[in-house]
Amino acid sequence: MKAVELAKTYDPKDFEARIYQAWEEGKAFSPAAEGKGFTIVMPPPNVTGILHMGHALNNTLQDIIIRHRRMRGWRALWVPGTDHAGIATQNVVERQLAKEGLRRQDLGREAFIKRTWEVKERHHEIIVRQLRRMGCSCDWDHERFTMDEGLSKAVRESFVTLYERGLVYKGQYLVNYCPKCGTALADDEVEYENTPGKLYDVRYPYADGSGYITVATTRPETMFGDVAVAVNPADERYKDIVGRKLVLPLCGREIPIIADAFVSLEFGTGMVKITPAHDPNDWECGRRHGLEAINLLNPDGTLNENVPEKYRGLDPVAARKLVVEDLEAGGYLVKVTDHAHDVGHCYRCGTIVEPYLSDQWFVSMRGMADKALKALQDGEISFHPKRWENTYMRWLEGIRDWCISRQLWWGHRIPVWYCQDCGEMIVSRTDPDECPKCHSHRLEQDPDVLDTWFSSWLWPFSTLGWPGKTQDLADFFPTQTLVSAYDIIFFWISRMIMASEEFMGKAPFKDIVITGLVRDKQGRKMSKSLGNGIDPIDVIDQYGADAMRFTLCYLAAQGQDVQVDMDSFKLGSRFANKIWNAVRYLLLNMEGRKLVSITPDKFSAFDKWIYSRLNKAIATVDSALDAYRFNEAAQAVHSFFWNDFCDWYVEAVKQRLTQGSDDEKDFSVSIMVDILQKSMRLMHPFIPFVTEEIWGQLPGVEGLLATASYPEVDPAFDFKEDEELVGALQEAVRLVRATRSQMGIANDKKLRVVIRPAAGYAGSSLFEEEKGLMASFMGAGELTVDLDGSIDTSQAFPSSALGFEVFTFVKEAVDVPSEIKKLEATIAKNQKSLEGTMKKLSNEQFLANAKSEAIEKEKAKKAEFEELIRQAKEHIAQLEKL
RNA sequence: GGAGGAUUAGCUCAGCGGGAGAGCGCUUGCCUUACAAGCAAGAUGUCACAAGUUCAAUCCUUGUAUCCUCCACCA
Repeated sequence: MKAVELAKTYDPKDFEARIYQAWEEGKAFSPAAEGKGFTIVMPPPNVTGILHMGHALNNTLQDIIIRHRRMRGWRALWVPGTDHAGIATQNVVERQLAKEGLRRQDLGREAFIKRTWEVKERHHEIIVRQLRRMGCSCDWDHERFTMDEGLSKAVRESFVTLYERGLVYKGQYLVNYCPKCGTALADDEVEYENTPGKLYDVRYPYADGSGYITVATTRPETMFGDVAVAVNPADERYKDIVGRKLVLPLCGREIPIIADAFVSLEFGTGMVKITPAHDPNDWECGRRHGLEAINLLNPDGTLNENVPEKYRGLDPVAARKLVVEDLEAGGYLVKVTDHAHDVGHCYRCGTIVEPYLSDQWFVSMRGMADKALKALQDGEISFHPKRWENTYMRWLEGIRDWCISRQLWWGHRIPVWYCQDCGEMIVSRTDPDECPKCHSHRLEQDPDVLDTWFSSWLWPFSTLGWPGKTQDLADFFPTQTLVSAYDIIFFWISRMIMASEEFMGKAPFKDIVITGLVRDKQGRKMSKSLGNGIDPIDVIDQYGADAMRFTLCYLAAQGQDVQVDMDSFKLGSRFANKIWNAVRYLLLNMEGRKLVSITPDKFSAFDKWIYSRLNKAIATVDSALDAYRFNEAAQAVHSFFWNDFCDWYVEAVKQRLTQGSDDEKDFSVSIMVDILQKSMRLMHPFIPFVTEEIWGQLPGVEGLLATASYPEVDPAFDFKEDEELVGALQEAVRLVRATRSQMGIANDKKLRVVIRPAAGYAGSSLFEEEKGLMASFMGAGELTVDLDGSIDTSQAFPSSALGFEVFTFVKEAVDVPSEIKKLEATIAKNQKSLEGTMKKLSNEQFLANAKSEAIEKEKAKKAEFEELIRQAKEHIAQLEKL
């Protein structure tokens, strides 16, 4: 066999792009023709921007899951796609237009939408390129967009079906309204921010001129919409005035005083002006009392014809200033106090949200929420980590109807038409061209579009062809695992479950994996405005996709936020480099070798040891990944490959490779190849590029690693006893190395070492067998295993382990007093441990209550401490003789 | 106001009812022909504080403190 030269330095840029292309050309990510289906749908990124570190984390974890399953023989499908992100995308385009001095109305609906599609295409290109660079093994043949033809059909089907079931209705309602975006927002699209403001105490005179009362308000400009003043019925102060009439200052309208329990006794004056059209609480209160709601706002957020003329056309902030001036001038303003309170802002553009009375479409949620709750209670779905189940339940229990209409142009237009002649409303799966009632052709479609989440809540089945009865649905639905950050549990996850229960009769997935957020090293959320974000592409450019993926996975402890900076990714980078070089070493030794069959009867202790360790690593990875404990899996492969394989096994093999016979060399190389190719398979889900690149260079392998089988625990290669004994051997090596290091003995100075096992110690023969290897590890010129205690070690420096003692002949270098001091410290430490153990063992309660293993363990510890103390004492005596 | 999370080595974080861990950083010695992005040997901790449960608490319970999220919201 010839040597294969791997590039001397690991540089991911040399191969990552080429490898991804090979995967695509090899159809590596298409689901296998057979096997049990395993599906993940990717949370579709918005087409407004580029992917950030949170996406990198998310998609890395999904990719690890799907690659792991694919290699274990599942029929794995990962569905990618993007979301049209109604408000966000429309805002991007409107901002562009604003730079040109245009508004969307200047273009008209059709041209505006066309332009938005162009933006979508551009961002889409960037996003899919980024996903490819991260190594995401999604099936691009299954890629979907929330506004493509199939998904639009699904949206329409779901709307009309819900309408037919009486679950969609149109109603006048007080909604959150963003004047800038010009659209209603769902409750959870409003972000509250504590904002300094003022509380104004304002006098409202009695209609009969007999004085006045004082109300407190933060928004005096809404007083023109007041229809009452409310007090708490239990408020002794105001018992007698309920029912009396007041006159509104500045406009002269009469309003009554009513009693309602929602009014707080403590806050302000205990009197609240009721403005149903501009405050959610007042809206509820107004409904309870059958009061009119007077809308004061135009759709653009300015005041309308329901206010006195001088205030019309002003925005609320300007109007407030003027109203306050006028109140003061009229002697109505009692006092102004500073008052910080939470003000709602649009989650997309940050504008202050106004409660706004308008016609909107709603979905009744109660029934669906109950089904979604039941799905959790029945164990149909589960969250990882589990604590999110509470969050999910509490939200569903308190759910309110969902406002789904948005006054935007970019999105799924509501499938409702109005007959211009007879006023008939038509809700239809297909575009109607005639009124069913009056046969008029003058039909106009509802101008509004649907909330973005109204398409994404169908994502797990709409992407598989619903409402059609497709083979994909049969093969891949329901999906298994959903990976998402916690910030969209309400927006998206809960709604997907409700939609799926409603339309498919079952939950859309089984496991919901909630990841943490990626933060900077100060713990701040990465955001554009702070400029503290790290671009995944920068990380990939600098360290490679493998490095980024491995680092994120290593840090992703169940749902905890991860804090990273650019340097954090050195962890993964160094690991990839280590792998690269380990393989290079093997390939450099392939020259002239031939692969032979690997038979355990020819194994050395180290061979057995490394196979046992490999088995353990495989078992750990499988169980950790199945439980979504990503960091545990990453740590397992890291320590197996680096500490076990590179630090010990390869070092051990070097002996045979330089000194062994041809047969021994062939055998060693064959095992190395075997371990390496299994390691590549084991590690591939985590670091797919470098393992695939190496796979292509390893002898005796075929095809792509991405579609190779995952290694399995092999009981025939499990050697528990040898594994333990090699552990003791390593301990002996460490003792000598420590002695050498502590005493400042140069590495090239060969030492004489004697190992003296305790009588009957199980590792004695191993020490004898591996004398040469141990001597090399220790830098020993002469290593003797003293089985009968006959060797004179009185001139040697002693150290002890459980079961054996190691004597190093370093007389000339020993600093006797300080070594004795160390040994005394060792004795003191062990003495203390022994006391603790003795205390336990003499405690009758402990003996009576503790598990028998715990007692056995404690007894073993006692023996251990005693032995170590005995040895140390002996060693002090010995040192004193030196 | 409600809920959740965090508090472990200088930093970022694992872990766990019975002897405190990793990576990075730091110290010391090594260019040992795979890797100096490396090898070897080290140092560093009242596991936030207090009480309780337990034979046994860093781990479970309760409370306290500090920090961070989310939800709700009083004009």
